[in-house]
Formats: sequence, structure tokens, C-alpha cells
Amino acid sequence: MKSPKSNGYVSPPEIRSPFSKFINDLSPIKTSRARPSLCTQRLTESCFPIIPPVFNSPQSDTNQPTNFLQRDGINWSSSNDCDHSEVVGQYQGVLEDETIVQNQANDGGVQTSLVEISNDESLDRMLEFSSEFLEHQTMLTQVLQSNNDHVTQNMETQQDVSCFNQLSTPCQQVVESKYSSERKRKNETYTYKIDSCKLCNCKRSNCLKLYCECFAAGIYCEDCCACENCLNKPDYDELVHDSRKKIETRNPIAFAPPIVKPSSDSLTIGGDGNTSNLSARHKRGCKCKRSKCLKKYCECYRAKVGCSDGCHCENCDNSFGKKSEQRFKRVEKWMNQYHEMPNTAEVMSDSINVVTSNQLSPILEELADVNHLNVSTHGQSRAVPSLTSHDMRGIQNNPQAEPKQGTNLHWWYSALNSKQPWPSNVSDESHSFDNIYELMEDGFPDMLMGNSNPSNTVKSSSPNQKRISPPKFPSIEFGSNFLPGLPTARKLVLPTNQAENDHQGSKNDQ
DNA sequence: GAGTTTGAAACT
DNA sequence: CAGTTTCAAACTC
Repeated sequence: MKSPKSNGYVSPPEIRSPFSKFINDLSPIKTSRARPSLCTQRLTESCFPIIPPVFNSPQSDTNQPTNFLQRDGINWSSSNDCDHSEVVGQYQGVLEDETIVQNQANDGGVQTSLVEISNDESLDRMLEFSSEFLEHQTMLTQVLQSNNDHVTQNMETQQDVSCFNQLSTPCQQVVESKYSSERKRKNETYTYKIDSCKLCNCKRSNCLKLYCECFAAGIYCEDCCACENCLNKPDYDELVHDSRKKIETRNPIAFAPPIVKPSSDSLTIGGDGNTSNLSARHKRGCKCKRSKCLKKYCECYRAKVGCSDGCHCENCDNSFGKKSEQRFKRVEKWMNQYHEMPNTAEVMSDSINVVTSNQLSPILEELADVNHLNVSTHGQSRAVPSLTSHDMRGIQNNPQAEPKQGTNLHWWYSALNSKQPWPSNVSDESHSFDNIYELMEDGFPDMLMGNSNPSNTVKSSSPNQKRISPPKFPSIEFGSNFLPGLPTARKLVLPTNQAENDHQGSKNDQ
């Protein structure tokens, strides 16, 4: 983890949404009664990975010095300092001191604001959280161990640091929170140590371009870097800032966390036994051609995440998840979640009647295609393992008919087309869901996302392209950017500046 | 450690 | 926006 110096670095804000309270209410373990050391059984939102703000690029405010981090002296705590119970305990301390986090955010580092989010996304989010509730205990234990190892390795290389930065696991927050909290209390400069100190190796970029790993990571180069003619130093702060600004002009998310984790998916084990985040993915995607996404040339592989549909790689064989697998896995997971949430299904069950069979067929074909299934959307074979041809026939022949409860596609239909006001306890919470548009975009075939029409395309990889619509949710209000009947209102939590700009731009578009 | 390969970033 | 060049890391020998 890079050491934020006292000059403006702000950790991603920890946002406790109303939804976390909702989830909390579901938890049989009450926060107030749980011992800190039992954090793994708690269901505070903070125990879930908090999505690092995708657009949390350090602010390019001329009134504010660059947010580059100073690496002075660097002393990570010993491994003993990071034993699980202690970390968790400290984490609790941080959680209960939310004002610190929020004040930090309000100081200009990272601010958030609300934009719209749709109720179908809300359902996705709810499903995500619900299933994660069941699996989170195991996951968190794994992650705690995993990140504990990370910290105790003393950050042997810069890459370790980068990797640590990029990971967005609950434990990362644990560690980050702990150290930032301690630092704040003691009013200490954030320091850490890198034993093997050969960071960047730049020769011609002056370490002022993204080629430079230090620069790209938002930190100054150190003496121990092997770079030549380095200008990425506090002495050249202005140059650094200008260069940064220039790059951000070209690509607003250039300095955003490279790994986007749209939801707190559980860890999964890749083909080579590596653990990775199923849903985490590279903000931009890779374009590998020859490496098959199996070497560190591949940014996705390097970050230990699977390739996604946002990647333009060829012959993808990423052991953390191939490009075509991710979408199917996510759909499959949704379907499983549907089975586990009959109440939700009931809530939604009245609202099936929208997607036509013509619209559906390509979806099923695509789903099958990504999983190399031979699918006939005319009911001859199965689109996905859990969808029977009978189900499909029923749906296709009579899209207005309500499939029997438990039919996976039923849920999908319903989620897509719900015109029902949400139950109060759901709709109330849905205002605060953040960063889940990616999940939706990934999980739903493009045509359902309106992506088949280029003019409607909104890529999650760009902060300037967030979907925003009138603040009508949860009332019945349907936009036109998606399929007829698809609600489009959505709320996203985004850094203020960009959100405002984008929102403004969106208004102008409308 | 030198040379090659690779893919992102930058440039045109 | 596509094609090309530059760059530095990853990889190979």
C-alpha cells in the first residue's frame, strides 16, 4: 500500500449506505453485540469489499498540490502487528469513527454524490448481498489470511505494492483502515518500507508518463528507483502535476484504480489454483494477442483478475477467468441466487410480460455461445444448464406467460421488466447502491443493455459515460435508452466533480 | 545480463 | 479512430 503522506492523500471513502443497514437487519449477529474479533461474522457493509471508486483519481486541483504520495522511510508494521483479531479490532475502531473517513472525503480528496440507479440494478445488488451473506464468512477468512500475507511480505517490489493497491478485498480495507486510522490518531506521517528497492526503470519518459509505474501509481519515484532523468519527484511537483493533468485530460480514469470490483464476489480459484475475484476486472480491459492473457504482459492477469467482455484480447486463456467465461458465470450465479431467494421472485413474479421472443433469442444464443453450448432458441436444446427446453419453449412461445416459479429465466425476465414499485424496504435502500452498473452491464447481454445501439452505449470503463436518468425512481418511469419497459433510473455513487459534470452532460443529452 | 517479446501508452 | 511509434516490463536464453 502506498503511503499517503499528509499532503492530501485520501483513502477511498468508506460509505455506509442505508442498504448496509438493511443488510445488517438481516444479520442474526448484531453489531453492538459482536466482539471485534468476530468481525468475520458481522454483516456490516464494511466487511464487504467496498468498491474502490472507479473514478477516484486524485484530484487535479491546482490549488491543491498533487496527491502524489511520498515514500519516506516506509516502515510497515511487522507481521505480528497484523494479526487478524487485532486488525479486525482496529477496523472496528475505524468503522465507528466514520466521521474521520467522511471528513477526509469532504476535505477534497474524494467526494461522493448521488446519481441514479435503476431498480433492476437494485435487485441485482440485493441478490449479490444476500448470497454473499451466506458465503462471506468463508470468504473473509480467506481474504484476511491472504492479505495478511501481503502485508507481512514487506512489499518486496513495487509490483507488490501496486498489486496490493489494486486489490480491493475486505482485508485490504481492514489494513488500510487500520493504518490510516492509527496514523490519524498519532498524527504521524505514513511510512512503509520496501526492502528490495528497485521500483521503476524508466529511461526516456522522465517518469512523467504512464509508462512509469511509480507515476502511474500516483507516487513519487524514490532514490532506489533505477530511473534516469527522473522528474517524478517533489522537487518537480509542478511538472508532475501538469503531466498528470494532461494525461487525465486525455483519459479521465488514467489514474483510477486499475481494478474495478463491481461487487463483493467471492474469491474463486483459477485453473492454476490462483485465487482471484470473479467479478473484479480491469477497468479498461486488455488487448493481448500473443500472450493468451497468461503472462504478466496481460494487465488483467497481472492484477490477478479474469478477463471480461471489456477486453479485446485474442485467444484468451486467462487462468483467473477467460473473457467469455465471466459473463456466463455471472448469469449462472444470478440464476442460482434466484433459486435462493423465492421471496424476491414472488415480488417480481407479477411483472413478466415484456421482452419479446425475438429479443430473447439472441440472449439465449449468446449465453450459450459464451459457454460453447449448442443452443437452439427455438426450443430444441438447452440454452444454459439450468434452463430446460421446456422452459424456453414456454417463454418463447408465450412471453406473456409466467413461467413456473423457479425457472431461472423467470427471474431474469422479471428483473428486467419489473414495473412494480419496490417493496418499501427495498426501494428505500436502493438509493444508495453504488458502482453496480458494471455488474448489470456485464451480466446482461449487450442488447439488453441497449448496447446494440452505439448511440446508447455506455461503457463502464469511462467515468464520462455513466448512465444517468431522471430522478424518478422508484416511481414508474421508463426511459427510452433501453428496451421498452426497462426502467432506467439508477443511482450511482461517484466522485463529485465527475458525477456533476457527467450528470450535467447527461441532462444536456436529454 | 543482454537480447527479445509483448502490449500499453503516446503520438500522428 | 486507426495505424504507428515509443516505452518499459516481462520474458527467454
